[in-house]
Amino acid sequence: MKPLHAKSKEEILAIAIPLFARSGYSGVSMRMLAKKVGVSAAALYHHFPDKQTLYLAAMVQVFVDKAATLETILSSSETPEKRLAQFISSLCELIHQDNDFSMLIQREMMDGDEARLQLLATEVYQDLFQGVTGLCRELDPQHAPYLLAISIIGLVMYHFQTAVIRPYLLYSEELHSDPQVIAKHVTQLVLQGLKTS
Amino acid sequence: MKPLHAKSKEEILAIAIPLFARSGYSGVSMRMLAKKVGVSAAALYHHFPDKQTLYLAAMVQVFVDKAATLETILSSSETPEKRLAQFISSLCELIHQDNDFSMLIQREMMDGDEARLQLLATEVYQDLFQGVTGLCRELDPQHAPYLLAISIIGLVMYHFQTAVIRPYLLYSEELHSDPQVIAKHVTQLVLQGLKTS
DNA sequence: GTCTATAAAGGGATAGAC
DNA sequence: GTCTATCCCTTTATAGAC
Repeated sequence: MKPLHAKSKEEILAIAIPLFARSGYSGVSMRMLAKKVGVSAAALYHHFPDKQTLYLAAMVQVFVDKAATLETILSSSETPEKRLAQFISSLCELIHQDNDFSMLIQREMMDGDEARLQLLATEVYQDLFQGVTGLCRELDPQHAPYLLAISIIGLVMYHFQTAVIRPYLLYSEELHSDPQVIAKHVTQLVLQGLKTS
Repeated sequence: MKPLHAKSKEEILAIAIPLFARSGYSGVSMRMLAKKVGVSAAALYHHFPDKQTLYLAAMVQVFVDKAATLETILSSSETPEKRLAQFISSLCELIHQDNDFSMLIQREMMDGDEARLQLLATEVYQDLFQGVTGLCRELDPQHAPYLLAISIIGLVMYHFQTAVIRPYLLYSEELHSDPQVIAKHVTQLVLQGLKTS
């Protein structure tokens, strides 16, 4: 039996994820993480051989959870237009409730070395991205599905990533941070943008 | 007279900028920067009182250069549609030639504390962002200019930010990294997206 | 499985000579 | 304006007791 104070890997990762999302790999020390978890730094090394491995495990845990929800929507039997609207809406809601997801993807694209990018791309992003690309092809094969898929994901991500600076820019209104307002705006932009390709 | 080996602040910043863009604030040490510049770490402290000040100076130098070009385009006397196309095209070209610009903005939105975000928002981003918002209002006042401005900037940024991971995702083609291909795609998406608001 | 203690390296920053 | 040398702190990671 585990002692009462034993921290499972999952508990450690659950605390590590928001820290890495907010401060990045080099912004989170093993000491700081250990303190937040409530153990000594040495205890972390019992669960993970080094910091890199712990970080990668946190990354994978975040993505497998979120990706499953989104892929289900993409493969439903609705019309392409409805699937697009549902995908955008769900992505907005998901990021709004927990933006560690988008923060970590963003950080990884900026900080990841080639090996880690390749691992994450093939293990995590690829299925979801192919789902979106496939949907774009159904919506309008003329419209460069690959470019359009990036545009859709980017539109959603960017609205949430800029949330932190919007209070300091003029014209900021509460409304613009509402996930469903953003979803509606993005969906309309994309669907109208396709109409007369 | 300056000795021959004297490094000006500008020379130091020119070397610091790509380093901060690639590795972030905590990913660049004063020792490492000094080595790249070709001086000792102590010499850097002759030019800047501390690391924070050096970083902020690098940030400002990047933005004032780029912003000027873009603001000129926004205030030209062309039709709104043409100004939009030119703005998007120039932004794509500018980021393609030197993506430290978008990398640093992105990092700042993720890492910046409140004080630094406020400083950068009011001193650097605001004029440019108001320019884009104004253009959006001319294009179609019905369409939530504020949301649309974020969408336009985000669309462009995201296509370049994802360039690093695209080689590992399927269907990747050379074409999708061409700045003018991206510009055309984004411009069309936005202009068509407005047509039947 | 966790602890304390510590090694070994690297970080920001300063002192003082030239 | 730059150097070497150094202070002092934090970091990753390990050793060994419990």
